[in-house]
Amino acid sequence: MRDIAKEAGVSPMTVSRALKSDGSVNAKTRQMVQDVADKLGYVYDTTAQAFRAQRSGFLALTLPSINNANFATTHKALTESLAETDLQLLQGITNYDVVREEQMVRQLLARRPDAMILTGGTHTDTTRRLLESASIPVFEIWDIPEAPIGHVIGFSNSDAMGLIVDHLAQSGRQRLGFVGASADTDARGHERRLGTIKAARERGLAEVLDLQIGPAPATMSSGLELVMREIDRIRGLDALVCVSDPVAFGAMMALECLGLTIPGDIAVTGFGNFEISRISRPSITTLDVGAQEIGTLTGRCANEILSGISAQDAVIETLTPRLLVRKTTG
Amino acid sequence: MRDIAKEAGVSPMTVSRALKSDGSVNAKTRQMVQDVADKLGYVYDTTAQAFRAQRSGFLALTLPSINNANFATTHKALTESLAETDLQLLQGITNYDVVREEQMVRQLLARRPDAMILTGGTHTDTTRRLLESASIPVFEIWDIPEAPIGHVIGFSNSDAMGLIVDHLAQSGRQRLGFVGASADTDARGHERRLGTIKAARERGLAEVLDLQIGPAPATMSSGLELVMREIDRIRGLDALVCVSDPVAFGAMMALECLGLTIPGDIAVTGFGNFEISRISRPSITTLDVGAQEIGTLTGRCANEILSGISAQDAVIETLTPRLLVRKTTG
DNA sequence: TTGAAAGCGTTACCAC
DNA sequence: GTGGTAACGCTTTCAA
Repeated sequence: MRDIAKEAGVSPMTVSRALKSDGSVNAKTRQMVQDVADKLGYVYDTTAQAFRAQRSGFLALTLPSINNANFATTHKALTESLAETDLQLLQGITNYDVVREEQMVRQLLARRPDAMILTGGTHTDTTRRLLESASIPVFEIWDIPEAPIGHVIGFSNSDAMGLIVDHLAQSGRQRLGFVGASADTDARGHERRLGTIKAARERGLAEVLDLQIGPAPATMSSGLELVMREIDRIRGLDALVCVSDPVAFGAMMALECLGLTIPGDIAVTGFGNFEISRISRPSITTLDVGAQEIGTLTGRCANEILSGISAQDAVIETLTPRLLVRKTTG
Repeated sequence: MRDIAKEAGVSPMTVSRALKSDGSVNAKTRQMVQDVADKLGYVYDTTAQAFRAQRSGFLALTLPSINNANFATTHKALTESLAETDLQLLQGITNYDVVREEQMVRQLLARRPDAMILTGGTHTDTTRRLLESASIPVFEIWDIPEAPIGHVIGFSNSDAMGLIVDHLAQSGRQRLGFVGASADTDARGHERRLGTIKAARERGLAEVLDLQIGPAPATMSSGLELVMREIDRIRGLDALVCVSDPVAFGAMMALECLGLTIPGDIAVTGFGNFEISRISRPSITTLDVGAQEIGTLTGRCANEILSGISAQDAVIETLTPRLLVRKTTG
């Protein structure tokens, strides 16, 4: 800025104001300063700005995985809803691990973000303490935590499964199996498992067969391998409820390979409305949970709170998943 | 730090050194300072550190899309190879758009990253200028640019297609079609198109039918819709070369839906070794380009250069894609 | 509308 | 081993 000021024959202060479109600076002066800045290839130093203003402009975000179309959609929507603001996403990947999440939160907080967005509502005690003492707005998304830290924008993973079980029961399915990652590695997936078991009980179906595919993430391969391994127990079922669409697709490939027809011999359901569920043949009955809406709402909400437009009151947005009936359930 | 110094009865300088494990500070003093810091709930300010040291600890990364298993793999490998360092990824999504890339580069540079990693080798002039004047190491990955800015870790998208065309020619295929996004929205995809056309010519096959699916990203849906729309021209082909595995899968679903058998009536190939290519039935012949290796190498290389272990000399790593022959090509 | 001064939290450098 | 001083690039505050 000093250089620009010298070149333009004004004070550094005027340069600062000109580049900020401060209003209190002559239009001609501003244009001149702009031109000089461009000529010198000046790039504004956010580091200094963050330091001075004690405001980094960072929105910290933790995601379990980046290689997941659902989280990617939320990420994208979040980025887009932030495009017109001066907020920038700073993200950490937790690999579905609360200890790793704690490390990421620590690392992210060191950058002094203006707010923190956590995917999921399950955290270590230390994580909660760290966030508390950071005194910044905290958002938990993709979940409805029992003890929210701050704001919540999500849906009940457990209740959502009621929609699926209802639909299966109505189409005459009686003996359900649930396919998902091991309980301790995927809190949201485990909620779905519990929700399925609960709903099946309430509707008087047979006890749900619990089929665990090992640690998260649950992938197409893990769905496929599980079916190959557990085919004997699976033959006794008439519906396979999967924790996500990729798992459902993998399971379906294995079932067909083993000679079972879908939905004739067995129904299959997914979760998340991934592209594969619409494109595959047969297309997969699934749940759209509004991954995009979560991102958009969170971005808007964070921006409003940080810019003082809306109050700090804890926002609790509960979204309602939508059942998409397709070919795998007849 | 001032507060800690006062409380501990030492100078701020000693506090700084004690917290840094500087070596030049008495072990007892350090312990005492540590205790006081913990008691006061002190959190180190990376913002100030970055400002003072003119070294942010950020590694800036641009990606065309986050919702792409290939780029996600590179991202993950990069993150992991950085885990033991004090470098942190800061990323921007370009949506396959060089103008958007320019905006992202500007935004990222404002954070004063220690190095910049660009996916792809096609940029606006302004982007090149910005990077030049930033005087930080620049990496271009996933491509072999004609005029590299700095370091390169990638492969020739054009040459890679030679492997596919060779394989198709050897299996007796003569009339190829190429399915990809429009030329101006996906530089890497366009390289693949040109590579296919060139290889087909060299091997004396019929002229390649160019089938464009609109702007990137190329998805399962776009592959499916293209086949539905262009089925009349496609019936004259005996192989469909697709710009990526998801496109190939979408195309395959449409072809089967229209009564064509794969690979009997027509062969289909993908690109990228996405999970779907291994799991789908029939499994898809594809190319593994070492997405993970690109990430690992880039992370290691960046860390070595930034920590002064290796020289600044421009690194050019050319990886060799690997052909994976599966069921869609007979 | 513009300018001068002070300071944000940290550390490099130089004294002791 | 420890302390003092200055400086990083910017903006808030006050004065002109």
